Amino acid sequence: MGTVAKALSLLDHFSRNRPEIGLSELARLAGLNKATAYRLLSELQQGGFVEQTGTGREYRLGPAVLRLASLRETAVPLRDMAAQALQSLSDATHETAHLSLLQGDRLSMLSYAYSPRHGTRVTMEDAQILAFHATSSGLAVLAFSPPEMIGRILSAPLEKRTEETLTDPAAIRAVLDGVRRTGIAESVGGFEKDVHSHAVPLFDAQARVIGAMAVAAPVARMTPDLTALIRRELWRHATGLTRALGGFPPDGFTAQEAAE
Amino acid sequence: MGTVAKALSLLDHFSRNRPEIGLSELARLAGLNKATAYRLLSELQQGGFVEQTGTGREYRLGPAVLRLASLRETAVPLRDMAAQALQSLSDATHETAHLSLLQGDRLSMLSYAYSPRHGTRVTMEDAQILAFHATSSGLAVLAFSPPEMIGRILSAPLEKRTEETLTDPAAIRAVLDGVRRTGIAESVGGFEKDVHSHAVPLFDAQARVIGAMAVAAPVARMTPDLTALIRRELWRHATGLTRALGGFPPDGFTAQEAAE
DNA sequence: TGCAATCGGTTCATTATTTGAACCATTGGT
DNA sequence: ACCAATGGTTCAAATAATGAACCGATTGCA
Repeated sequence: MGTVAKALSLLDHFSRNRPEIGLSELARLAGLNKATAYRLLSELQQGGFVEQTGTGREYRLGPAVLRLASLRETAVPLRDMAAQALQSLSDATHETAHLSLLQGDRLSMLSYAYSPRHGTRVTMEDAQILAFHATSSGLAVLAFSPPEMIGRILSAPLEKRTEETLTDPAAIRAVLDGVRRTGIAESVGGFEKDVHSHAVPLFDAQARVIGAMAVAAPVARMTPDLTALIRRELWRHATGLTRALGGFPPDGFTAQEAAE
Repeated sequence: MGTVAKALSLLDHFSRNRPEIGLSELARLAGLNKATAYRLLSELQQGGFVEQTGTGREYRLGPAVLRLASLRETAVPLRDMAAQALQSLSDATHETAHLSLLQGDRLSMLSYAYSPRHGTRVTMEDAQILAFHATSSGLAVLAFSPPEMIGRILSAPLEKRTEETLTDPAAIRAVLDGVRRTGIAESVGGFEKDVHSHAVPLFDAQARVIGAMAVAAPVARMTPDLTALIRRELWRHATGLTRALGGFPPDGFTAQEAAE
């Protein structure tokens, strides 16, 4: 791993639950020597990517990321388009819609939209990391990822989130085959016990998978009719967004569309 | 300069006007060897900080910055608070209000709010870089920056944006003295010919300057009454935001408040 | 009060990584 | 057909990263 990758990996340890981390702790989390972590953090701090909190001396993400995000947003207005598409999708299904993006070997939630229709709903956390084997989004993405990546993901330890979580690589590969055939991934209680979710992958201009759009509903509310509605609307919105972003589905991804 | 700093400096060359840059060009801009730039970009790409465009092979900012910005935002809700404060300030003055943040030795515009009152208004660009010597925000920040930094900034070449732009370091230092006394910086036509702007610095918990809040109006609209209104409201909003962020003005920054 | 364990930060000889000139294979213009 | 760009790759030489040990300052505990 190069020095730059190490520095960037430091940033990965900040999360919603852990927005501020001390030097020693961060070094431990990243598996780096304290001196190394310190030097890297100093450089990141110089660039404004991290800053130290007023009271403690802990580190947190800095203002530079805001500037870059703003520029990214103007170059690729994905966030805006995603927000629109999610709103429309959640209106159509009356359930929670969300969108996640593949970043390296991790899948992180970019944006979501709730429906006001029901009192109970599936809630999401900003920038949440989604497990590949335990979520419909993860399965949707994984199904269309390169074989090497599938191998990497499935050979790592797979957390058993609930009793329903699939953790056997062979079983998961079988599920992925199904996802490739239908273009839609499904997960019932694999991540949270009471959540039933569907997901459809999103693609870039090279037909590489870049993330997934998903609808998550309480298991109790799922009926054949709702399932059909979700699958139809999710498919429509996800393929529409892929197109709107200048992306293309890979060959053979039209199965579901033909089945309509 | 460390390797990490070099890698991060590559990201600085992306801008609103230049959202996508090829390898050779980027290497040239950053003053790096092409092979070096390539290796650094590869690492950045691995981390999702840059990505290559579909058609060409040019590089642009990647999706990872969105995730980090989202986390930063939840750790420090500056953006939200700034947006509110700017809206209120622009409502009160009926002119364009904007806020910029100091990042290293650069001042970049974070957010702005227009007033619907007038047909003509000063317009802003997202993530625009503000010159220290030619904008009121820049002067406000510089006046309260450490002496070394003032020296660094003023010893670099100072672009003469308009006929009104001050480019003589000694003259600028005199202006800064005035800003320190009043707490408010003013620029008439220094950046754009027809723009009259006021700015007040913002401070963090250590009383270090972190940026500035400003109001910009067309020169033609400026009257003594409007100037007084802007100064009053700008002061109120800026000191309020500093406080709301847990910051403190440095000693002696209360001059203007007392003068009210 | 004093001990022990942490913390953030620093040092410097050792080591491993980065570096850059030169080199491809392509592409687009003349 | 040529030339001048481009993105990408190689490898010996040079440079920058590394980590154990150390510091002073806090902190928690007895």
